[in-house]
Amino acid sequence: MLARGKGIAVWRQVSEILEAGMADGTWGRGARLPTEAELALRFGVNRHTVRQALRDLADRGLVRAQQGSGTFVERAPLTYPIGPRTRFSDIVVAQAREPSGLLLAETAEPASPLVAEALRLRPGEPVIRLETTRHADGVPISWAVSAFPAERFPDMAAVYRETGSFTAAFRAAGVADYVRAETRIGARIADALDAERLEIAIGRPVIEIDCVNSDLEGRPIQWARARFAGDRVRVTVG
Amino acid sequence: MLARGKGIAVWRQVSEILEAGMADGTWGRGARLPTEAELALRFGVNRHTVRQALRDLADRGLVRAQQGSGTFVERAPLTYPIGPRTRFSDIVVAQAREPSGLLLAETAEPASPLVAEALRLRPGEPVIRLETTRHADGVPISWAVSAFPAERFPDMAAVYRETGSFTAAFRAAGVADYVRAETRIGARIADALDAERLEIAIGRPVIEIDCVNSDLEGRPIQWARARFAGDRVRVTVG
DNA sequence: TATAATCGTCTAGAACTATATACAACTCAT
DNA sequence: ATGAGTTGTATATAGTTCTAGACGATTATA
Repeated sequence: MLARGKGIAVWRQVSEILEAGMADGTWGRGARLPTEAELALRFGVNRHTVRQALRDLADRGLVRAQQGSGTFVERAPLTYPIGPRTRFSDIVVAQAREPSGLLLAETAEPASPLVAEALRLRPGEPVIRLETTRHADGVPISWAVSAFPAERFPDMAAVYRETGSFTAAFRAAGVADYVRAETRIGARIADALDAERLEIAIGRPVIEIDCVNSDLEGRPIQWARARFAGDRVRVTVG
Repeated sequence: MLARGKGIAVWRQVSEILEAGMADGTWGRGARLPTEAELALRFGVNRHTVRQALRDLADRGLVRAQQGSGTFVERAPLTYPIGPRTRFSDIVVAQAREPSGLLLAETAEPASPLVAEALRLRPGEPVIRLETTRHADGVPISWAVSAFPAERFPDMAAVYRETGSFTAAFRAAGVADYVRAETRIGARIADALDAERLEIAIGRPVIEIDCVNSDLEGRPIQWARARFAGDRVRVTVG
């Protein structure tokens, strides 16, 4: 059950198993985990080791221990459904968590062949490029690079800087609604940049999602490549 | 770059970073890795720690060290492209590796609502259910549960037992070609069953892929849920 | 052949992880 | 109020990991 000698501390493995139990619904928000003594017996480890694992979970805000009472689930990993209208803030709020984000970088630059194709532009046409991160309750969930046709959305960066919302920025540019035209999902291993932006260890699993959003006339308005912390998110399709 | 105090040994992190470098093409098969001294300098660790990482890679068959010469890539993680025709054996052979697999279990049983829907059957209609694992060069890559309409493929288990190939089994049942009708990709954490079948530690990343294959008339012929060892596979879409 | 480069092995000490035992402090049920 | 259950803290020991330094063995190059 627990691997030893493989370079992953036993406490870490216990911590991850418990976290998986929260993600798969075994223990929902507010649920009481088994006692330390019980977990120690189950995992066949010393109670101190279990405490270390629980401490890790507590440090990450996933559980809260109450002396004499037990350890309770504060929040489970985020379920991130991909559908026609995928709106980060709505998803996070719907799970009683507070969304926030950061604009890391903004440039106006010529579209690369990949971006040009996705946005149905000629390579070299100007696009607005934004790098952003997304948090739930202050915990990094994803970071992304997005590209927008510069001609149609010249103020994208300014509005996003102000509002922190793509939906708001699109609305300000006259796009009242938009839908997901295309999604590609892959599994990656966190590199140094992921590690920094998502506050995870290099080598941890990362879900990479490439997508194109279109307005209701079918014109592409956004290409994005997002990388999610695989330990913090469960992606569902449909 | 390297996280300390997070329960993942430094050597393990170095090992995983090097493995990622092999996966993303930085070092292809046969390529010579940087020297131990160089890697120690780069990672800011003791050479002994680097040696531990390389030892791990060698133990897993990914590299081969030659004294006085260097350390060379034996093989990189498997790149697993998902497309209209996704055939495990072809993918593995194309990467100069030897595919193999095991039939773990076979039953004829009534279709669950999920399977029935995917195969356009009524719940309770009989399906052939197979549990299989897939290996490359003897290393477990994935395990899967598949379901087939029993009426159309009554001999699926027997033929698969003989040939170890779904493609061959379909052909024997008169389906000369089939395509991927639907794919759902998620990231999971390895549970006890994954750990056993994939020979990985519980808690390691697992890529879960639910799919439906159809014949060329669009009739669903197979539902499958596969779980890939995230450390051994890179999934690409398209 | 000699030299430089590189992996392999060895010894030693410090830091981290895991186990064991015990007691304190708090919560909850009776 | 009392007792049982549970988390919190402390001390000690053993095992593992990481660092450091040195030398041996093999390979590659001039």
